[in-house]
Amino acid sequence: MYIFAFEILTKMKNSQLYKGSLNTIIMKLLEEKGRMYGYEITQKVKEITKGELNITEGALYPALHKLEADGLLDVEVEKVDNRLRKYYKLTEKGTTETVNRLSELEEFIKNMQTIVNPKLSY
Amino acid sequence: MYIFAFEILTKMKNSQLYKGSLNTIIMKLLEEKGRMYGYEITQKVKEITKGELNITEGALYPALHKLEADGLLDVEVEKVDNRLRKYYKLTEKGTTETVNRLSELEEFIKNMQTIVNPKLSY
DNA sequence: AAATATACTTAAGAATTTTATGCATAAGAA
DNA sequence: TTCTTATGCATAAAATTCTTAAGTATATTT
Repeated sequence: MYIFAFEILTKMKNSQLYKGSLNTIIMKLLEEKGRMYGYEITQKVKEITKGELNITEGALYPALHKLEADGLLDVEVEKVDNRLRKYYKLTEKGTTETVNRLSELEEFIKNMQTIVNPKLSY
Repeated sequence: MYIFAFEILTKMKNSQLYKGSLNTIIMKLLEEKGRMYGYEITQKVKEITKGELNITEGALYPALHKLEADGLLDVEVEKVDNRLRKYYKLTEKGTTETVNRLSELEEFIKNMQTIVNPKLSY
């Protein structure tokens, strides 16, 4: 019984819908907070979505590495409590790109709302 | 010059964000219209999104085949104007599943709105 | 002492989408 | 009338993204 509840809480599969939005989420959070480290991002997203979206490490870390490789993020390594942290922040290029991504996101949201509720068409 | 404009209009790359939402879009449209054929779906989506989302055939047709294989869609082949059309409609199972997908979509939209605009939190 | 939380890495496989090609008929433009 | 565009579907190769899973290491809680 307890094991069952545990399964529900931990093995919760993320909705397919979030596929493709990870980079935008990361960039928006960085724009807001200035700098964040990977683990912090996973916790923040879990908090914002009330546990609905759990970014897996296997998705997050490669995404951060790619954004860095693409010149959108800079990284600063720090040791806190004897544990490593890699703080990421937007580069100038990344900040510009974030503006574009966010307007794309707003258009996307509008379009999806129209699809769900074609009568209202916000 | 004309070629350039042509490139802009046709090679418009869809936002990454739509990845993962194709099945939900298909199912919602079918719920609304009763039945539709593939090409009709691409045109309807293009219309709804004012040209912003162009579903490629390479994505659409395999998606329809998979939904059918999963028992969510039924297909009826018809010949109109000497051309083949495959009309798809939701099965009972598909209708039930659509309800779930749509509530997931609404949650997804809310979460993404919270991420874009954390102050307002609709 | 053991389990959980913090923190990052990376590889294998699955799933989805893009890109490209192919076939065929109808309608419109040159 | 011939060429292009539109209609209509199919599928394979490659790219992309994500899940799953395993590994390393320290700190904190039970």
